[in-house]
Amino acid sequence: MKTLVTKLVQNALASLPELADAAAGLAVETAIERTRDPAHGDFATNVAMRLAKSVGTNPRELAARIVAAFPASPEVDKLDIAGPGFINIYLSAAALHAEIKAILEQGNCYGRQPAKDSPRVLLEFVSANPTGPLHVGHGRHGAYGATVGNLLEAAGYDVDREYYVNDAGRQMDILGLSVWLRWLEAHGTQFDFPGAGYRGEYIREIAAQIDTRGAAVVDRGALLRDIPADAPDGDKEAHIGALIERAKELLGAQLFNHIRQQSLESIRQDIEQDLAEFGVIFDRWYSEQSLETTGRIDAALAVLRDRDMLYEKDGATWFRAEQFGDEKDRVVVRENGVKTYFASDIAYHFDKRERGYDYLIDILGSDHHGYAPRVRAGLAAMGYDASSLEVKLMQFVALYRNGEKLSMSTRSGEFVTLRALREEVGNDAARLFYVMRSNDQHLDFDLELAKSRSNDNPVYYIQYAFARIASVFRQLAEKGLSHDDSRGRDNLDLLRESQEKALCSALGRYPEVVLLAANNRAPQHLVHYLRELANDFHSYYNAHAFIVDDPALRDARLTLISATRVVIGNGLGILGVSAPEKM
RNA sequence: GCGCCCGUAGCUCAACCGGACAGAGCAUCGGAUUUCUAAUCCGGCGGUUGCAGGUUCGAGUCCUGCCGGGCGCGCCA
Repeated sequence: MKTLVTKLVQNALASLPELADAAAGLAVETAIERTRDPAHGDFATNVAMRLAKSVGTNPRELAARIVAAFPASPEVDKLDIAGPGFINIYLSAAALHAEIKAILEQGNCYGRQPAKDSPRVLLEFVSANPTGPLHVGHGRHGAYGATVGNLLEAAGYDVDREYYVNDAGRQMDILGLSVWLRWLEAHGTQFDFPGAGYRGEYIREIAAQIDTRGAAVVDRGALLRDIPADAPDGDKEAHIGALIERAKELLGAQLFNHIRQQSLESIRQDIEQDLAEFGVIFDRWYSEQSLETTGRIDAALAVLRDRDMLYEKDGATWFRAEQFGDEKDRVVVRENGVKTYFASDIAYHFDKRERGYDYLIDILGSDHHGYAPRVRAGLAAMGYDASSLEVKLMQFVALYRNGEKLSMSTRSGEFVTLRALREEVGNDAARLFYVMRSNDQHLDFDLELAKSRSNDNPVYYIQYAFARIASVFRQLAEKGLSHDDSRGRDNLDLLRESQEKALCSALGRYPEVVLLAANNRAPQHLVHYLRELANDFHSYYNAHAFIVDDPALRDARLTLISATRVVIGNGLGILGVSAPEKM
């Protein structure tokens, strides 16, 4: 619809030679928008106001000239000049009806743009450390990322979804240690579990399941001899560091490694299954360990070195990040020879580009905001355009139970899992609830509220509209009638009620909303739209009967709600929410 | 101290590169169905868009400064 109007306005402008210069720099599609108020027609354009200054006339006068130049079109009923110089465009019934037909012809494809060859997009999201089950914060990342992925695909982009598995570093040693310690406990060794260890119940479950052949049960004395005290008497990091060394010593590096790898793989698989049940599917699970084992980190560092982007200072290797807009230079290889996490990140993003993705989107927690300039600097230093990395920051989900904010520490084990949340409120409600707010808005999630008021969740309002339409068609069949869609399409002119016009107009907005939501990575636009569309439908439902005696009117109305069903179904599909035939 | 994000109705939030009287839901008050699901609909109440300036024909939106909240500023991951 908008495309059509844009074209008409462009033609009008093109036929006015005196505007050629001024209009050259104007992207017409940005000057056209849906009106908020139906009294202002269907579309409005502010081109006259934008061009008036450079042309040297007042906006209303210019608007009059543009209106006079407007090409005659069966799609437009009338044009008005309003306010300071808006041109209001009223679409004809024929134009609205053509859209209804398009919806029914295109079905599942309605609202989808033709596939683009480029850019190839890589969308990375969740990427939670495999040290425990996902919690409700990760759920927000999953729902948002999956929905943005769907939106980008609908907008025609070729997009892959990737999960970066942080399976390297000290946290993995702590995980391996935690599992081993629980295994020892299960075999009768008594000691206080380290405060810095992973304390969740799932650690015990992993300990009971994994292959520990070759591991000997050690007693308390052998375990704790010469180990510095844990907090509060000592330093918890020193304590757990010494325990890791003790574990490697007693088990041998190979067996410790075996326990660690099994533990992380068990957790990673659990995460994958959890997300899959939530409708969040990844094309690839990319291991941080693999970056090192395949030499990609060294390769990336070599590229930087060749470009003179590295230097040595205080025994460490530094990357000249400041040259590329970062606050300061960053260490990539520590004094002790160990590469930093940042080195992996540079290599990982370098690898994304090398694999042929020309546009990268990372969805990260808002606490990672300092990370974007750093990685961009890395890309730029390696010769890639820094703007090819887009970072969307997700604000936190704060959990409340009985009005009290809950701790979300993974190590303490005091967190509510995504799985528990899904079981309480259902996948559909959770998916929709998570994306209703803008990503840069905090989300307060009150568990009691979500549970007790789950029927008030807007998801049911939208689903109910879909189910009601299905129900109408069931009723129709029970009455021994059927819907003659072709007769319905021929009689769309009979739809003259205000609710019918409102619904027609709302349906035609869908493709624009999908594009808007995709371009802004803002699924909430689609949620709000679907709620409004459902409202238009419910109002219609209450005001008029569909199954009326007059066959022509009946079929026309059924054709209209049929199109409504298609659009709601497509929209819910993008959101990953089910569209039930019955509720 | 420096940086990023946020501040809109009693509550939770919308508002499409700046556009027309700032919109929904919840709450509250009042109505609607002998008819296709009342998980619905219609209406009322509710606002100095944190504060003060500036740019503009026009500012919730852009700029500056304050106030308030969140997060980040490691040779951690």
